[in-house]
Amino acid sequence: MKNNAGTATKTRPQAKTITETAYRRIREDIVSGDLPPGMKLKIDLLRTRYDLGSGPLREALSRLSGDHLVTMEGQRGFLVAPISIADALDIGQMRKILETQALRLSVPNGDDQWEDAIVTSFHRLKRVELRNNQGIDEMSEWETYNHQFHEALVGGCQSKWLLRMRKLMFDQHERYRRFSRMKTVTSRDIHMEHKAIFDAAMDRNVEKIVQLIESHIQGTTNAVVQALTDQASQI
Amino acid sequence: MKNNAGTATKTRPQAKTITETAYRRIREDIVSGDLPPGMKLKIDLLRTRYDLGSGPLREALSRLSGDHLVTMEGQRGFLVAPISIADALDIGQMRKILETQALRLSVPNGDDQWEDAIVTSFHRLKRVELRNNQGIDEMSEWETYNHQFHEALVGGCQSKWLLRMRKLMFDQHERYRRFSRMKTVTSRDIHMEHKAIFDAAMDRNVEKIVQLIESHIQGTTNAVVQALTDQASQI
DNA sequence: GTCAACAATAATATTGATTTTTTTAAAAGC
DNA sequence: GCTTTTAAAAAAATCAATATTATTGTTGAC
Repeated sequence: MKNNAGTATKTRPQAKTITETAYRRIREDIVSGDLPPGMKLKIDLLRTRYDLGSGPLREALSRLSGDHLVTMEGQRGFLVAPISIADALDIGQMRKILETQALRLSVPNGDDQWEDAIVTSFHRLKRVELRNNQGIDEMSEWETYNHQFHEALVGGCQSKWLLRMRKLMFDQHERYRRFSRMKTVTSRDIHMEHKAIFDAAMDRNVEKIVQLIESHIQGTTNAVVQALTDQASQI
Repeated sequence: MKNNAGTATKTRPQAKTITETAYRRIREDIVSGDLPPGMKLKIDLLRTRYDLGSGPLREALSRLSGDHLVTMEGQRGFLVAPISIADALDIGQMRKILETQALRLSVPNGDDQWEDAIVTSFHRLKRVELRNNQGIDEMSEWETYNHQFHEALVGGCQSKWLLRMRKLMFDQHERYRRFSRMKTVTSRDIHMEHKAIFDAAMDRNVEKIVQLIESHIQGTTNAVVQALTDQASQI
């Protein structure tokens, strides 16, 4: 009630600069695996692919290098950041540390709005997870809601920096998850894990939720590493 | 022995692109406080200041936004990232978590080369800290060696991501330290703290070094917050 | 036959001018 | 007097052409 009583706050929804859309489109294509790890990102190629000028393109790539989704070497252009098993393990480990820490700060601090966001996002996630058709569209829909659910859980954390780093690791982990084309979304019962996490959140049981999230993340990491190992031996 | 037997590895020392130098120069000017927090970074202004084209400039600023040293808003340009007491506390807290974690992984894992790097960097730092003239040049020299010393301590840590994030926080903390023009480099006996940390590292005493680093970082944070508070009340 | 030098090609990086958008200032309406 | 419109100025964003650098392929020497 404190602010915006009646009048909508004037937040520009998203800056509609070409650079911004370039950033978002390329980012999505890297995380989804459409631009595979290690791929050379030739400017001309991207120009035709996205129908953009080189200026906005280079700016977008520069920003993506800050997210460590793109690597750059002077005078030799850009590359989709390579992946490795070691990196996957590192990311999994860091995500565990950051996400549990964020939860420790978030859960005891969550207000009604925090609870509402969790309930809503869990409901949407549940809907997707319980209808079992795993098409390619479903997968990216699942990613959206999975993301929102995990984000909602840490929403009570006050530390901006912790949330930023947690998100960085989450996005990195997502790329690995999608790259290794995990069918495990059903085989391992992810929904049961999410349900348990949800219940622990509603109970404000910090130790419980931390323990659940740790094994949840570890499970994902294990599946990713397994998939990468299989893939490597197939060639 | 698999590759480069005998021949020196051909690492290009630093890409000499204009974008790269722009990035480095602007970064240094932000961290040193020469470009103050909140300042609008008009492209034309920067063009004349650094004698650069707008392309490389925008690319450099895009990269800096990834370091959170610059903020950008679509169609409204770039800004030196603002500072606040809350942010300083947040950064201090996160730096403590990340740096101690990195030390826990580094210290037990350090080899001879790790020890050597610590000895060397500590020696250089000591030299600067024991000659008491605190000119502006000395200050930036101190920052260099202080940086190298702390970097050497965590050099045994295998986690790339942890080191990356630690460095991010370290650099952010450095900007606050320099912004609040701490005279404390001598008043608080920083050198004694560094000496104790050095000794604990040589002893491979993990718990000791973690405890020392925590209070070391907390001391810096306190001084920064104090300086910011004073500054605010002066106006 | 192998290596080194050299040209040809391709790609990156950079510039400077143009377009679009925002901000500022002034004038008109209520 | 205050808000809303309109016009002018400033700034950001973008484009298209140029310069620079790296890569590739070929020739010639040993």
